Amino acid sequence: MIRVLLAEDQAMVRGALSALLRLEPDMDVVASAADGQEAWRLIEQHAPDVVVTDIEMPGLTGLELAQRVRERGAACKVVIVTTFARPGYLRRALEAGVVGYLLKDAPAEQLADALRKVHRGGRVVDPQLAVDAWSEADPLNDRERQVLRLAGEGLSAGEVAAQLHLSQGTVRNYLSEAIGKLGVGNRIEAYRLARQKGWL
Amino acid sequence: MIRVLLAEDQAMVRGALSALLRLEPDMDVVASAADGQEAWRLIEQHAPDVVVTDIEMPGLTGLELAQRVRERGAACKVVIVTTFARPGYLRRALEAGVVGYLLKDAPAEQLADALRKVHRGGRVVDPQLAVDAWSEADPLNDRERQVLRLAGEGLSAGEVAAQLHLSQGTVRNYLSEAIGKLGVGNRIEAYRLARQKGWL
DNA sequence: AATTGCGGTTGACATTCGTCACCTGCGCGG
DNA sequence: CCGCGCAGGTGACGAATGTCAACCGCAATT
Repeated sequence: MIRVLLAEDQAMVRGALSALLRLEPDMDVVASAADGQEAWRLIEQHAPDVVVTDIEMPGLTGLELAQRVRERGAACKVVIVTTFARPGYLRRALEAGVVGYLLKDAPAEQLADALRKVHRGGRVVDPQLAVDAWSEADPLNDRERQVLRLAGEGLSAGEVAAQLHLSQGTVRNYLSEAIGKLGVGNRIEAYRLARQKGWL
Repeated sequence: MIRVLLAEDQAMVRGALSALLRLEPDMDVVASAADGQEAWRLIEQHAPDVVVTDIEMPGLTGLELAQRVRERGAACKVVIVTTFARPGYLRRALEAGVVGYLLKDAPAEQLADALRKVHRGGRVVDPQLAVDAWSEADPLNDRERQVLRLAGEGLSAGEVAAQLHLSQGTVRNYLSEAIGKLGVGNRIEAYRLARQKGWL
């Protein structure tokens, strides 16, 4: 019997996935969570064999959850199930010790199979994605990422500077750096590109 | 027995929802489609009682599908199930004759209940959303919408002007108008807000 | 014929952005 | 101790952006 914990922020999808897994005779969904924090509490409480988690969730993301599972040495495998075919996400996921990465575009039958394979000690990564992942490294450093994130929300250089306790000029320098590294023409394109690649 | 057709582009979610509905003794998922076109073919073929559809799908969107169902006089109810709590979407959905609008954030149990109510001739609209929908009309005119869309992609005023065969100054004026109407500080915020409201 | 309104244009202005060269302080290995 | 790299800051310059007021056909009124 494979004991599964589900983390997914959209209640309807969570319920549906739960129904899907309950159809499998060898699976047991022991609990499900609407965000990373709750998932972590439930992991400590139930010690499931496998955690199936989305990435983009309020509070603690799926990637951060995976990292925490590894750091705190919880004895469970983590499988990511997400909409986003972003190379950067896959890379960070693997670095966080994730053993499975599926897309919501994949057929539903594949989920149970993947969980079984993972439970036996295997790895499951969407093959299409695996190639892209190592093709292109994230050229941004931490500061550039932060600055770009905020600028992408529409904050001006001054506002970003205030939030990060930097000077206005420095923020513009980072932005300029990021724009250059990404080979685009302005902050908006830089934000869109970085986001699409999963570099956030 | 309620005969249901499912339209949803993400295969895993589609399969999971199907599993969820099959658990109900009075429901029968007669077919499922990955996009609007396919859904329409299957509707003609199976004549289901209820169509459950996402909005954002490749090719034909859920809203366009609903419209077609109404125009061609197919005898089935349409229920939208989507991620997007955008007032503009709800409004367009209702105008297209949709009888149900649920969010994927809503609990999974609610889906089957909603389908039963709709099948009995009722309407189901997420209450939270219903208020917003008529509260706030889209303040943008066509030009402002076009300009904002392009500017949001990262195009400069000049580039937008070239695409729309306008002058640079005019584009800046429209942008300025839009920014003013939306009560924000720059084009980036304006784009985000308009998009979030479903005004695109 | 004069009036109003509307879509588009122009030009001027203050701000903000994007770029670049150069400065500062600080830790770290030699 | 020196030199080096590195995170951050400064200042300046041109380009793009955001704001306004005024202007131009042109069509529909009156």
